[in-house]
Amino acid sequence: MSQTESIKSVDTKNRIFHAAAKLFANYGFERVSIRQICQAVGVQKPTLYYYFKDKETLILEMLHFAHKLVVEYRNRYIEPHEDFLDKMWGLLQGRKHFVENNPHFFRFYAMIHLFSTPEKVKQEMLRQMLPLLDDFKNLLLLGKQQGYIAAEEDTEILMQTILGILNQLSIRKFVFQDEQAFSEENLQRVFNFWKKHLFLNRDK
Amino acid sequence: MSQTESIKSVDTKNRIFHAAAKLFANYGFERVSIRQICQAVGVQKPTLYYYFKDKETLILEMLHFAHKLVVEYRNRYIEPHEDFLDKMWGLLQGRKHFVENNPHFFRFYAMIHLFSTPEKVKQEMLRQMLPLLDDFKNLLLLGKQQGYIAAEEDTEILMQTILGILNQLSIRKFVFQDEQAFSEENLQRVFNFWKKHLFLNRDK
Amino acid sequence: MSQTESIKSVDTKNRIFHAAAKLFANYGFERVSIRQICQAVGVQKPTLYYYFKDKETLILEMLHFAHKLVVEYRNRYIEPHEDFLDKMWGLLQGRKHFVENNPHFFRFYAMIHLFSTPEKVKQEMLRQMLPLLDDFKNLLLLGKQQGYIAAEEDTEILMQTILGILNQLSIRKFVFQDEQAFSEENLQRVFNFWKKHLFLNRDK
Amino acid sequence: MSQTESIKSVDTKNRIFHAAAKLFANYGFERVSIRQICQAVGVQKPTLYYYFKDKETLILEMLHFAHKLVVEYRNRYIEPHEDFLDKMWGLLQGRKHFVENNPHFFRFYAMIHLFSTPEKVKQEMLRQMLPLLDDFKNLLLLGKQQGYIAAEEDTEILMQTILGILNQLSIRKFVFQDEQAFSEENLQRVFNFWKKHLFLNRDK
DNA sequence: CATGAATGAGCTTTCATTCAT
DNA sequence: CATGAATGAAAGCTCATTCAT
Repeated sequence: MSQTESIKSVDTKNRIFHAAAKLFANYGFERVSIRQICQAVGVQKPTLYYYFKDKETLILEMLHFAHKLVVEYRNRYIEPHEDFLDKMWGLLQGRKHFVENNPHFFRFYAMIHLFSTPEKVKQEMLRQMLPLLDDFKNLLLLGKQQGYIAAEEDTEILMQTILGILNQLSIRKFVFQDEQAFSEENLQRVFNFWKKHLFLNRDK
Repeated sequence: MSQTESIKSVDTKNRIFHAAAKLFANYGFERVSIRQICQAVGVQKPTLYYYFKDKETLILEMLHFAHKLVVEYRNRYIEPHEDFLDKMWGLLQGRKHFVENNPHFFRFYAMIHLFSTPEKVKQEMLRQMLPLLDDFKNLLLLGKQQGYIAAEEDTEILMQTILGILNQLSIRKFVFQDEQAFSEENLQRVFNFWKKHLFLNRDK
Repeated sequence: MSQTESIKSVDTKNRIFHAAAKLFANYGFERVSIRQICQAVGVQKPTLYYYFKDKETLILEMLHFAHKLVVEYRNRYIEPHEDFLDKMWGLLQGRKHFVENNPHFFRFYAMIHLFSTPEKVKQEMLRQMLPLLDDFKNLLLLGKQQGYIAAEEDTEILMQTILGILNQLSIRKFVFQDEQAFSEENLQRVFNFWKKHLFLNRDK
Repeated sequence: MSQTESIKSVDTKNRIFHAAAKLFANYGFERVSIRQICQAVGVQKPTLYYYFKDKETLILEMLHFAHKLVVEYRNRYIEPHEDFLDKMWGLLQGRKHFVENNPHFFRFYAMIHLFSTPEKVKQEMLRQMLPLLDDFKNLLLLGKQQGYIAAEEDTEILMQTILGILNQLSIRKFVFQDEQAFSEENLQRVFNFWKKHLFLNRDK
């Protein structure tokens, strides 16, 4: 009760937030009206505007939320490991769990990539992406230090290759509705492929 | 004059078509109104409705057009070659030229992937994609026959890897506005990476 | 039919125009909704927007129309006369007929004076008023030339006095609903007052 | 504390009151929302409703306040004088100080004249005005008794003339933003004009 | 005395679409 | 082949107002 935001408030705001995420992920921003969101939540329009200044603000808050999730998953699935290969396996696992536990926010995130109409949103998205890419570049440098990647390797292309397949898995899941895309078995196949084709075997 | 469609008619229809493609690619379907398209073309709304039954039909016709383009590019850049590696190089070149010569239709195509709201459009898109994927699988089989791909290779993952990087290049170009994404130099780097990591060297 | 604007179009536009003027005059801009105007005319909202870009444009067009009326009345009631006193009597008559024949536009005009919310409208109004005031100053100069006004007279205050009473009559009519405000008898009393107190008698 | 209204209460109410007056004067009733008023005061909406039953009540209370001010200024600037000319000079000075010290309430008052939509407000305004006009008529009768106005003078028109110029000065100030409208020098010119043209010189 | 949360009704404006010409 | 004129439905957003606390 001494909190600045009451329980009731947080609850309603959250309900709006998640309903909007789901709808946006399914139909895109423009096809989803404020009315629809309100109906899904069971509140009236002014209530939504009480919590979110306007539609753009709602989208921006969702973007921040999604970004926090991304960072969180990275910290949980990649960060803790010491070994580069473990980190790469964590990358696959992290994406799997992110996609499975937060399908709406993932689709929302993907959508925003290809065409987020409000310019503000687009710019905010880029501002979030660039550090993540840097992060990934550092990961590959670590791979070199640990001897999993040849010193002379073209890391730029290697990065695009790895990111590309991650996105491809997501497309399989969401566009082609292939539920096996992120199955443990499939991830293992991908990982084996990487170990065989992309990374060096240190063992010997 | 004996044609069903007069020259004038074809011209107006085309102008509408390309103006719409450009607008759709830039802003998404929902953000582009019939009014905007007409303004861009310099024609009144009923004229548009004379050529296209409704907005969905316009989108569907664009989808067919884009698909025809895709097939055309494949026939020009991949089909003619005998050697698997030449075909793969053609794949890169084809994507490059498609993307550079028809940026609107490419973006349109990419957009439709992630969420094309009208269900009809989505289904039509999938109907077009599946044969293309089959096509690609056959390409990889050819690679096996010609000895560029090991018999026991996991072609499924290999395919995802290759498609993934192609998409990644497109994202670099359109999302991150990186004009070097499809430069000859970069394509060469990708191709080298493929030859080194993904395909066998038959020479020996 | 060769006209750029069809009869039908002109008619609908005019009906909207006059209905809006009447409503604005009675309730003020803000209290009158587009809905109300449309209802009064018997058309749907998009029809109104077909003719007027937005509410502000509608108001601006009304302002221009009112101004044209003002000029027209001046040309009819003041301009033709040679003698200053005749012109002054024309001033009274002109105001009377303007107010009686176009009560809506007059009230609209008066309203806009005191607080026209849209800044654009306010500025446009001032742009229209200033030349009219200049015009009136020249009229008083003519009075001096013709010997109806003493050479040393304070014409500024004289002008304010005359304009003031004209407005006062309008307030009596519209605020206090006094139908006698512009009666011929009352105008004669005002005119007599002017001749006795404000203008010189040349006769002697 | 034994008062019905505590000090704090009076303060908040006053702050709301004056903020509202200022906003109303600048933008008109309809353009000013309860939300804006509350923001200007730094208070939440229910607080406003605690002090004022509704928007109309707020306006009515402002009307009463403005009226009390008017009476107060009359009592200070006109009433005390014995001589008619002194009273007339007081009239000018009173208007000047009222307008300069309470610009919001004056504009509010002027606005309400031309169209106060809520019928209740309009009627209340008329109820207040009529006694003031009577008052003014008595003032002119006094002028007759004291010999400043000819017995046969048309006092009705004289009254309209004087009120007219007072309003005209206000229009100069508020519509044309002429800060000289109520300068001492200008008031003196007006007063001289009156003495020369409207009132008799008793001296002889 | 004050507020956080909520609402029904309404706003201006735009949408895709159609009909008569 | 093209258009001027019109529309029903819906968009995003704001209004004055209230209730429980």
